[in-house]
Amino acid sequence: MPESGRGPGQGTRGPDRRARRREETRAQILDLAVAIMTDEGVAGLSMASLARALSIQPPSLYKYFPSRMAVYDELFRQGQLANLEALRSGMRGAAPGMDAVAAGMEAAGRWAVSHPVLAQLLFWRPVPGFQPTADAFAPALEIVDQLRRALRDAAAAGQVHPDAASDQGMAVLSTLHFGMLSQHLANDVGSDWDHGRYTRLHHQLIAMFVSAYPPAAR
Amino acid sequence: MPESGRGPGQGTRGPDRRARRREETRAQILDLAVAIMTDEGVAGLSMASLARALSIQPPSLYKYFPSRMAVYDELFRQGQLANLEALRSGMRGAAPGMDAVAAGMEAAGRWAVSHPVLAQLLFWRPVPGFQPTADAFAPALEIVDQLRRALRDAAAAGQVHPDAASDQGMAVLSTLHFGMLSQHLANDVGSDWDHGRYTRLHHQLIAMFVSAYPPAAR
DNA sequence: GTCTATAGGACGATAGAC
DNA sequence: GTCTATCGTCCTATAGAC
Repeated sequence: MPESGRGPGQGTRGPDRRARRREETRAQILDLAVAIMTDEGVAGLSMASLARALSIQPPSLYKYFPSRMAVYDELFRQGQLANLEALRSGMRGAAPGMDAVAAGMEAAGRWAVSHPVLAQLLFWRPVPGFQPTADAFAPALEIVDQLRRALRDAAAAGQVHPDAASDQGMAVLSTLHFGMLSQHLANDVGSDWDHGRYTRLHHQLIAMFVSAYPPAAR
Repeated sequence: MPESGRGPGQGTRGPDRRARRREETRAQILDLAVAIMTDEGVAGLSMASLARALSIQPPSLYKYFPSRMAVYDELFRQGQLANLEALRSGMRGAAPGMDAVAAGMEAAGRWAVSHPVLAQLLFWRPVPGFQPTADAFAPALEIVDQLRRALRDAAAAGQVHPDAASDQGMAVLSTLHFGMLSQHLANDVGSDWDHGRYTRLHHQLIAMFVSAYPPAAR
């Protein structure tokens, strides 16, 4: 039997496989965490319940996440990334300007509505003691940037007033967007995007925003 | 020493005093509960921490509230009542119609911003396993009723379109209101009403609502 | 990377004496 | 209505064998 690849020249596949397997297990843990949070509430996740769901003993979990808060942080980070990716994907499929803003926000909203537990973790503060790390929070800042750039495009195209891309305009837009999502999450979870009492207001809310920042007369 | 009022004719003051003292203690418990929730998070309240704050033993608490959820329910009920009272008070000080709507919502918003912990309990779902009883939830329905009636007045006075008082109009209005409050609670707690990035949008949001439901031409 | 064992608590709630 | 005592349960996290 030849040396099986240990030592300095242990090769590239062994560690890769191990790392891949580890990532798969981490992903499985996070999936089960979401399932538990769905049943027990966002703040109701415990390492013990997570271990039961995985049919392993609690100490084994700590090989994958150093603490309960680290699980929340990774959920937060991946949730923000997925939300950002939804926004980008929606924007790519639309013409630059207000169309991109509306399409991006609709795509992000659809993502949030279909991931209500993660949305609560991202948009509210339901877990005592949890604060996302700067790294996990970064995609949220990128979302604001993306929207602001699209609003500048819209202003340049004469679709809205330049003030739409101001801090105040961004605050108005996020109020409309997260207001709709908050009302949905608190009062209308279960309805899907196209039938929700609040989510179906999406187009009207965008129109209200445009009316609030009409393009300057030329 | 005369008989101190026991027996069949024990009088009316004795029990009253006892009942009053009991209510004072309950109120003190609820005050401390809010303080703990401010420090530990809304979902971080425990009977043990409450007993420590009161310098009594945990079992004594159960003479005043039968369970931890009963504490949350009473906080929810009194919070809803206070919020309703703020709305009514604001509306009373304004002319009927949209002025009353705007003044009532501003007063309710000011109450929420100055009671952020209770506001989270009322507007979000942060406590695993807690659902308010119908009794505790009743004032929330009354708030909707009050606003809808004021919007009907506004429509009758030709200030807005009658659709403003429709289910959809109410959904839009609540989206604006709770969107502003949610954004404030999640991102800008600490700022007061007049200086908050979101709360200062109040008048603009009301104006956007009116623009969205302009009165029918006569 | 899995386990057993366990430290070391905190918690909700109840029983029963006073 | 206060206490002591306690039940039974849950928890996070670590130590150390394999």
